[in-house]
Amino acid sequence: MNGTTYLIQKLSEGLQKIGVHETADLTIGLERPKIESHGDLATNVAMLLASRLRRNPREIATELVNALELDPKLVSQVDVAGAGFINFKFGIGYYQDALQNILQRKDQFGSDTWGNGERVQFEFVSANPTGPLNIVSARAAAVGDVLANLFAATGFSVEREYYVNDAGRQIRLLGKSVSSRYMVLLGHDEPFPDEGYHGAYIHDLAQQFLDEHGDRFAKLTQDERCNELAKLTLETILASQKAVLDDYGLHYDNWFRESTLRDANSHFTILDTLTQKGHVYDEDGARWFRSSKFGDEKDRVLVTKEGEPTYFLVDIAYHADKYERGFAQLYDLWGPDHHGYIQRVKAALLALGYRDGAFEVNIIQQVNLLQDGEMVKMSKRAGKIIEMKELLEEVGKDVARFFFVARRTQSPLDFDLDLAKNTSEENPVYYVQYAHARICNIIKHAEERGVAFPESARLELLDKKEEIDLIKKLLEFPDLVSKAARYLEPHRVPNYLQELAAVFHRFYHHHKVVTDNLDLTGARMHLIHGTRIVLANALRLLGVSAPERM
RNA sequence: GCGCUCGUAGCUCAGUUGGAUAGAGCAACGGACUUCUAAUCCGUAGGUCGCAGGUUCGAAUCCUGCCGGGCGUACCA
Repeated sequence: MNGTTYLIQKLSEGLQKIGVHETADLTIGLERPKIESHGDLATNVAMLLASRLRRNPREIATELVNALELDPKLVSQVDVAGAGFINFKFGIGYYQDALQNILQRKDQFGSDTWGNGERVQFEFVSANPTGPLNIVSARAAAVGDVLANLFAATGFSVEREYYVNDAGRQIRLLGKSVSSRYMVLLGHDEPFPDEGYHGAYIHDLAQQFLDEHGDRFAKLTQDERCNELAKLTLETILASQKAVLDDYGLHYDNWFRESTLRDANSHFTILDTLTQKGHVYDEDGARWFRSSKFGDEKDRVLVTKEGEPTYFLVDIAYHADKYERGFAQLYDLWGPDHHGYIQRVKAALLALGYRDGAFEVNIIQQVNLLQDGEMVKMSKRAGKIIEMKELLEEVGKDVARFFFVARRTQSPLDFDLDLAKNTSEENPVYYVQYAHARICNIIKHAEERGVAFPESARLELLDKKEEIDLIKKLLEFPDLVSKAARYLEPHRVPNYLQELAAVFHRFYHHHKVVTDNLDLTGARMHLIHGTRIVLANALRLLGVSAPERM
């Protein structure tokens, strides 16, 4: 039994009895007071009623409390306090039931079904296949994966998608860049394109292709060579991106290629639709979308005066395609340099008649990489790039994921590489993992002493402050998961884990689990086993491992 | 100029979507290993929640205006 639902039901009955009828503008809210002495849950419903009934809130609260019929084993104390708060304190029976519930639900504890199987898609990272994934992609990858996990845990049917920009101008540039390097290696002089990709990896790829294919490409026309090399480069880079994400424990359900839209002429179909709806006009030789009619600050070009479809036009087709695939809700995670782009895509989807709000964009702020106390600027074009692969080699996936998710996505993140490298001490990841390992060790130690994990336990023996605090913290988990999902705030999970680990470590230092008192030992083993379950469930949401020993 | 975003302890950040007396971790200082792992724990100190108004029973949170930092403001992707 969930304490909040129980009390809301009882409060609702109580309101009926004192003659107050619930309306849409009156919701019974319960929250956990910051100050422990104020109880376990509090409601402000009397204060909300005060202005409506034109009565003193404390008076209403007192009347309501008198009308409540609560089970004294579950709720041990009810007070009217402050300006008119009603404070509730749970009884020991409540905690016994709750802990029992955690042990029964095991890895399902914290999961919910309110998403009702609704299909939701997360599209994230989607880096251009023109170079290795960088450290910003690593942040987006962690955040997106955890958000998807959170939605899955709250009952949604989630798909992870990666959009591969495998067509258009940039791919042509990529082909020309590699082709130039390749030809130079063979002693020919082929000029490097103006806005080409300068990274060292371009040179390395040219060398690799030379080793694998010899001078075969040199015999083609330049156009053919650029084309062939573009394809080969694209697939090679894509494969290495996949490999890095794989090491990160991130697996996409779908790799969607831009070329499938272009091959099917989907973007021109969309252009026709928009034109028929009267949202397109010609000016200065280009073809424009009247996005200012749909909340964008100005109109946008769909087809350039050279007749080239813009990235934007193809992107509209892409997002329309997602809707057509049957998703009820779309979430995109974009980089900070794209935030000016959100409104125009939303405008286009509105113009096409899709439901307002069904497409949301979450901006993942930049990562400032600090090295030797200085900020390293990252730019693919300039070739200075800190690769995600390097980061994983330095700090490992557990530390990287935890750190990236631990901050609000809309805040820029300073990543001190020097600090990250020597994370073996003072690291919150290890602090949390250590709590898990410690529990596993205690259970193992108990078994070595011949104390098997008991089927049932006298949980009423758990009445010490540190024990109750621990159970309370465990019980916060389901609500935490649903709020982290609902508000798209994955950083709540690492924060919660640190708090939970702290409460557990405190309990550990105050009380021994394995003692001569078999009943107490059994009860505490149930308690720490419940703790282990919640630690493991939360770590699983993060994609961070839960080691059994450290 | 316009748009988005951030501003909370020396540093890095939380703050349960408007609740009661502002919270952690680092860093500083002082303690705790004969113990189920000290990768831990206990304690001390640290604040004009950028500034000023407003909304109401009540504001770090919502509104307005300033100040300061970041990003964006392409017929690039």
